[in-house]
Amino acid sequence: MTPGTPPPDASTPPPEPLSPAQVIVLGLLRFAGRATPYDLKQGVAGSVGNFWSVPHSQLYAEPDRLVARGLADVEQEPGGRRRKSYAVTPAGVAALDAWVADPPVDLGELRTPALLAVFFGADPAVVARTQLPQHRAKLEEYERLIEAGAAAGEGVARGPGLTLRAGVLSERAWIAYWTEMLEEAAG
Amino acid sequence: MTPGTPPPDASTPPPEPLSPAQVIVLGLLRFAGRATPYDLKQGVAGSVGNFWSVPHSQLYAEPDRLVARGLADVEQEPGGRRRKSYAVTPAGVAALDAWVADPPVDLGELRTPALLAVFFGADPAVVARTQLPQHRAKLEEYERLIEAGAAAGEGVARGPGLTLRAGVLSERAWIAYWTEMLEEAAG
DNA sequence: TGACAACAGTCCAAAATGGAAGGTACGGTT
DNA sequence: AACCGTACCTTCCATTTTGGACTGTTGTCA
Repeated sequence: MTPGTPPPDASTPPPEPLSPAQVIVLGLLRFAGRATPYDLKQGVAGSVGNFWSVPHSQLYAEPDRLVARGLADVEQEPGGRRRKSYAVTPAGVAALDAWVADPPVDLGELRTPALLAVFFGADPAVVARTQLPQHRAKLEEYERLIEAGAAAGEGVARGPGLTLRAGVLSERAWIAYWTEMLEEAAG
Repeated sequence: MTPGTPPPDASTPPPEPLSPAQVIVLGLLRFAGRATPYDLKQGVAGSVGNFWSVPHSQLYAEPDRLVARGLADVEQEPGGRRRKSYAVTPAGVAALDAWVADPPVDLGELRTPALLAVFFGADPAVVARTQLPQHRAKLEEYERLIEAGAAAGEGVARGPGLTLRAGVLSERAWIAYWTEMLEEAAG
């Protein structure tokens, strides 16, 4: 064993890495300070959900798992609906920062049924005609959001705006692709 | 009720739509004529897996589900490893063609951890430096595959080659994005 | 004859998924 | 004040999906 290599085990078992869903919950909680699962649902819908959606049932389950790991804490409304709200603990902040500083390498996948259809013999022009308007609408939506963000100006986190840019570039790529497919003769 | 509208139910319960994994298995079986789950695993790895991966355990489970639905049939090797191999039935061909002709509308998601990291505050330039080489490598790989396909020429299915083009455009978009992020000042 | 790598398949615990169903608060009627 | 409808909010659950650990098989080379 080379010097500098840590001993092949020790006291602490390697802490389970955070799952993407946990990162999303932790990150949204940090933005919000304190939030209920329902708040998280709203939060996901308008922002990170554009590129990584999480079913609502998971937004109810995940916070409790984070509490169990000491990364968040709960608080129960005394009256009314007795809603539970969550906030990130210092350990949670540390875990989130560590993940964010060194995310798993994974380029992602295109994973769209339209592409599967083309792969297995669909007429590309036909598929293109339904895909194009959708992608154009998405692109416009992202561009509007970017403008709105620019107007809002300082004081807000920069991350969300930067990912919007990825959305724009990706939608443009799709539009270019399906436009090409329009030219392809039928199979 | 307007004429031409079918009665609001009848004998046949609505056939469960195919899942993407089932489409992949059916489609690959059709390309191959007859294949074992292991063959499918190899097949996925080199082609459709680039944009829609399927864990190998599913490639063992899914064919049997297709058999149960009458969309494929099994055959057992008489000796040796007694491998099971599958082939698409006429009903399977019909189901696949129907799906391919009218895939669910779903634009897909970017779903990459790197983007999540940026969203939640990572220094975009730092993330970019690990993402860029990976995407460049992927792009080169796709371009090589396209050249190889062009050399192979006629006689092969057109679908796979067309999806490769989507891969190229997508990788270029990523490269453009992360190159922009390199410019962004640190958080 | 054994060792080893590549091949092939099974199994399972732990999640994700998505929808159905169930409660609660609230504003406005009558 | 009783009622209603709607929006809000939460739980539950059956079904898949997931990835990895584990087992066994075949063929090859020393």
